[in-house]
Amino acid sequence: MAPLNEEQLHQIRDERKEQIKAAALQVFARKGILSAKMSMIAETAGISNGLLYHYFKSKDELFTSLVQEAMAESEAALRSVYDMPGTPLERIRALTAEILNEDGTPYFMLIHQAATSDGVPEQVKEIQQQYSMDTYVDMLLPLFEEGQQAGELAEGDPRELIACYLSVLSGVMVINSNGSKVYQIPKADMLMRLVARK
Amino acid sequence: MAPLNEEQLHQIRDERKEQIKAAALQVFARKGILSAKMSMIAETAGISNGLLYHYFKSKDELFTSLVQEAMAESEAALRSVYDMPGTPLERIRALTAEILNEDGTPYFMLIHQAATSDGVPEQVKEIQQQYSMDTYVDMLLPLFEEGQQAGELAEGDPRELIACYLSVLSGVMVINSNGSKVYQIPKADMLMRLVARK
Amino acid sequence: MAPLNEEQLHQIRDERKEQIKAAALQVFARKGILSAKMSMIAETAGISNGLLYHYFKSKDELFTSLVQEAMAESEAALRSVYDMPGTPLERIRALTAEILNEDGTPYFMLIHQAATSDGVPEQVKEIQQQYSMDTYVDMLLPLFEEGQQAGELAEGDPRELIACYLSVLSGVMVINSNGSKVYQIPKADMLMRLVARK
Amino acid sequence: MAPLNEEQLHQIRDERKEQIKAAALQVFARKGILSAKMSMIAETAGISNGLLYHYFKSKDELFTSLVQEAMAESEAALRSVYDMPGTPLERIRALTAEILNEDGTPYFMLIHQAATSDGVPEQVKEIQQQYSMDTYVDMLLPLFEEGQQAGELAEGDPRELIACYLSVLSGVMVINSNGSKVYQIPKADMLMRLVARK
DNA sequence: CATGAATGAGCATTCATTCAT
DNA sequence: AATGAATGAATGCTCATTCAT
Repeated sequence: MAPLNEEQLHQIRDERKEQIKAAALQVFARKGILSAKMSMIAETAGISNGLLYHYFKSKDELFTSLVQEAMAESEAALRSVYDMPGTPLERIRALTAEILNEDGTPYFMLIHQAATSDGVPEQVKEIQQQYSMDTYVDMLLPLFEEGQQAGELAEGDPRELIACYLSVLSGVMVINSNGSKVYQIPKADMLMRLVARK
Repeated sequence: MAPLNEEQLHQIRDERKEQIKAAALQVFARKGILSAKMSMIAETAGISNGLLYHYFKSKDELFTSLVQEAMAESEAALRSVYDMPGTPLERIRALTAEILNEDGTPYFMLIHQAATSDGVPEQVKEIQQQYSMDTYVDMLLPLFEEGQQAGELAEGDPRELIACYLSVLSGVMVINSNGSKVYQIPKADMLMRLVARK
Repeated sequence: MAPLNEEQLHQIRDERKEQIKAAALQVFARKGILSAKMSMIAETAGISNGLLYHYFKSKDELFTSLVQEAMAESEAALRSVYDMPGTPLERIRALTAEILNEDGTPYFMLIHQAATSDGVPEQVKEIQQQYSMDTYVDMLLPLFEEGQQAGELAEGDPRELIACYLSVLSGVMVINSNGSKVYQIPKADMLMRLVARK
Repeated sequence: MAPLNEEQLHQIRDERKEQIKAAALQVFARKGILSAKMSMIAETAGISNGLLYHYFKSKDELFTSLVQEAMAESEAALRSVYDMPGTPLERIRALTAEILNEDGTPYFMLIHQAATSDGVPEQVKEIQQQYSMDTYVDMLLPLFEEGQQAGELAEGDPRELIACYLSVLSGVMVINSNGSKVYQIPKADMLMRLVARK
């Protein structure tokens, strides 16, 4: 009966969803949820306004689903540090460089938008409590402790050190995410001075 | 009642303007130009909606005038480093601490909003070209060169060092400006590691 | 596998049409033409959205065709009073009870919707002029006159009596059609007081 | 300071609110909450779309406030029967005639719309539980009991009699409210047969 | 100078209808 | 015949701006 088999339909749906998500990520990251216009997302995705609503019930749902993905993605990025070779400092440098270069910039920016803009859906606020800064700090704690014991990293409260490192990294990502050429993105080596033993 | 003379009228006008600017700075810095509502600014200033338009022709003009002020203000803040006592490194630390603590945060945030948000008036974009990052780099160049010669500051291209320092500082200001408790504001001492000689 | 012959196809087509009409009647009667959504009708009929348009050119056409059927149906219902046994009053009571109980309620409701809602197609308005209240009055006139002559029915202008009886009956159908439990449906015996001789 | 004194402003606000309510009552009563368009209400009231929202936060709030008023109004109308002269039957006839003639028709229709349409705000549903049919039955109970004791009214459960009377009355109001000339509004005397002793 | 009522353009969302498969 | 993806026009609501007082 069905003119397209299930598999084909499923594939179309998935492709469209990804296409929309990619467009929405771009727009949301740059503009925040309030300034981002659904029409802009539709245009970026190359589809009609109405079709957005076949795939996502609302702007809020679309935003929320992206934030969830971004959170998971950023967690995975940090976690990947444990699969890298080298000493703790080398691995932190590699992680830093990866984050700075990576095309994951929009994800960082989205998370920032979600944390600081108005008009953020309730559900996103709940997600944010799950993925607080502490979560990320905990994740990096073993690595930093190892680095301190090896004498590679600066001394002091490791949690504070990590929180500071992450804040600076986030800040750098954020101010560079809009493509404004006002700021200059620091090199990973320079940021290492923040955490390396003098 | 006795009619007010011109001078008195002028003074009232100036006071009102400052009152409005203070309110607008607060609101713009927190929300960005698009999310900030004129009604919110009026309410914060304790005046009526309509009165805003006696003093500023439009939202854009109000925003632009604030950005101009913020630019001048931030320039003055940087310039003040030359009036401070101590070695270059000590003076940079003092400047950093001042910026991080100071209530000038809204000005920084405004500049960031102006640099990265949508809906920014053309005139603001022109101002931004005047006050590019280079302007600030030039301003701090003598101090950093002195610090490098004294062996207090890290070696390498001083312009790059300054640009990196300013970017990190801006990033930290930005992510903390919305009062979101997600991030942790680093202490000045920690940021000094970025620029101090190891 | 064997291709269906024309007759079979025709039969399938007719069955589908009936299926759709049944679903549409339900939805239109409950919601009115504007609130009824084509998607709701499709879902109720258990078919896809698009298939509706193979059988009915538009929402308006579907609605119109239903109204036509409802008109004919209600006319037949009234006409059936002449096939009933008993005195005029007994027959009117039987007719009343039948209408109140019958599942023909949706048809009545549809006629009401057509008569009173917005967004009703032009063609429906034309049909309504054919089947005005007068049509129904004419239809019942012989029966009521017989009842008056037999001394069973209230005296006075029989046309007015019938019109009043039909209006009350319609009103009762309408307020009870949405399943709202706010109103109470009167029993046939009670309504008989309207027309019976005291 | 204020260019218009409080009283004048208050008066303007009140007039506008009444103007809007009158327009909205007309439109809501005729179309129901979903089909009624805010633009239609604005046009009927002779004001701009936006101004509606100075006076009522939303379509729902406007609708709700009207329903509340309608409920109170209808209650008062029924209650007024106790201030009338004459025997119970005479008073019921007077009440009936008043309701049928009165321009309160839109109020009845609005209550009907609220009871039977889709898209009715939650708050309205709560109000409806306060003002159920039972409320009205209770209100008329003493009068009907008195009428039954005086032998003027039909015998039987007085609550059922009242509920039936109110349902018929409501039905008649509803089918006549749209100005469709299909139905004929019965005279009060005819409706009295429903409740009068034979 | 000061107020707040009034306007209208802009955006999120819904839904009848079309069309490729 | 049948599906459901795709379109776009219509509508509720917000907000910068104007204007009568």
